[in-house]
Amino acid sequence: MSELLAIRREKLQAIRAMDVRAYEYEFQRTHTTTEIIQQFDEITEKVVVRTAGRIMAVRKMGRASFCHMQDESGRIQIYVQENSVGSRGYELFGLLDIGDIIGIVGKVFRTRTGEVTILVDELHLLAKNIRPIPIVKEKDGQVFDAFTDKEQRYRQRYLDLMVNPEVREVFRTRSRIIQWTRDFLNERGFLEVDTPILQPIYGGANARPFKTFYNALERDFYLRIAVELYLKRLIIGGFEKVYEIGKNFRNEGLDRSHNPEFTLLEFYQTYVDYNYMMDFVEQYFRFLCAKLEKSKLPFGEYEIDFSQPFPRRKMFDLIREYAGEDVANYSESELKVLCQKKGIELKPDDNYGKFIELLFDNFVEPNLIQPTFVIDYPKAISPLAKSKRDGSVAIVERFELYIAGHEFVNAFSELNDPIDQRERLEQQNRLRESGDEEAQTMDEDFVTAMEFGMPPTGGVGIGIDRVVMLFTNQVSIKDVILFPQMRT
RNA sequence: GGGUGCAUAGCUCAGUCGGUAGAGCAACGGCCUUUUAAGCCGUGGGUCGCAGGUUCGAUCCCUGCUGCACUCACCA
Repeated sequence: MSELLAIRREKLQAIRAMDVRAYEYEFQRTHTTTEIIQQFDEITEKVVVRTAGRIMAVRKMGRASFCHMQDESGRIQIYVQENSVGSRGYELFGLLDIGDIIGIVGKVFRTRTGEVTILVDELHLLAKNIRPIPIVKEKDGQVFDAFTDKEQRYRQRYLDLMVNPEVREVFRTRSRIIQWTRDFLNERGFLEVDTPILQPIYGGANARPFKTFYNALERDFYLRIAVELYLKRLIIGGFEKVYEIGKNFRNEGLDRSHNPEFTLLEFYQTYVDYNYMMDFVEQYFRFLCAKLEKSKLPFGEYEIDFSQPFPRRKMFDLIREYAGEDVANYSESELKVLCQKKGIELKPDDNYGKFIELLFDNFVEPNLIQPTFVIDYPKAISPLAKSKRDGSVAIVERFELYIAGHEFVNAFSELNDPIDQRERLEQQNRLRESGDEEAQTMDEDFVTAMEFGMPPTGGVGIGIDRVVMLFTNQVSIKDVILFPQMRT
């Protein structure tokens, strides 16, 4: 390695000895590499093109050489001939390496085998590479010696992006999905807002937070785990459709569907309920499908079909179907016995809501492959959702959308009764005090805000990273986050 | 946090039933002005993840650690 580095530094010195600037200030381009290929018929042999990029492959043949250079749009072959660039130009070329950034001036032709190629008249070094990049070769679509080491790809994402074009494509799609999401909401009259990431009290979800110390205020602050309570304050303030897309932070383990900082979309609309929001969410997924011109998506071992209406299934019905037990009227202790009978591992402080969740996660969730709305959750695990309007005391109007066995969306008819809300958060507080680290906290200001009057509201949260995974067919969240969390 | 597996050259990988390692590509030197995984000839390159232990001797066996992958737990 040190030998390889030393050789490149020697070349850098040799380049400087030629009085050539190794790190240029600017270069005017007329075309990207892809534009040259697309416009070949109009510009061939006539137009002088100027383009820039990174040298990705070199084939030297004495006094002439072929290279491939790559820019963001793609890559193109260039032909560097001593006759064209001159002896000094070719001497400089001899000191270049794969990985160097160059700008070239020349005219376009086709080689014998038909590849669009630039005959280089001027060669400009724009940035000298002094550390070798991974070499990936390719023939007839087959890739050789691909740069595949996951650890290196994530830790040095720039190399991954440099040499793995399909990775660039995933992140372009990610960007477009987020843009389309904004379009979808903006077109429907939603207002995008920013709410605090550093919060004195965290809330809006059941999760452990990251804690930090705010020196000036001399107290602990938390990185947000959700934006829910702030967006509801805005609803109370009079905005009728709001949304936020941003990072949330949950102090939990890493695995292929969890990164501690992740991108969450939440949106809230007044005067609608969870039924409206189910339609809305279904439209949203169809909207993304339309943008990507797909109605069926390959995802891991499955093919997900968005063309059919998403079934809406009651949670207890699904548990009855897949676990073979009607638990709708079970008491906490009956549920505990059932879980034990089913071989589910329990923790000492698990309670009614937890038992239901465990049954659902173990028996139902893996079976929900095609998009399915699970509706009507236990109140015990939904402290921010409104009770079911039919009078069921233990059920709330909540849905989650499951696809490929994973939760993608969580939504409620939002609780807007301040007295009920206070009781629910007090109940959460009691759970916390008895050891449930993920129970929610009492947020006095939030409840106070609700006391001023909150309109009926439908609210939705969507894990954007997972949506990107789905639409790019990536089974690991690390493959849709540019710089995933790694152990240091 | 638990379990399983992996860690060898810049990249992708062999290999040593324990005797300090090899290929292709990349690099370096030579030939070559339409090649394209360019080709041909030659050369160099590794504290075999880290730290201990066993042994005459460890990259290989054992223990611990670190990182990654898969998986369970937890969550989105």
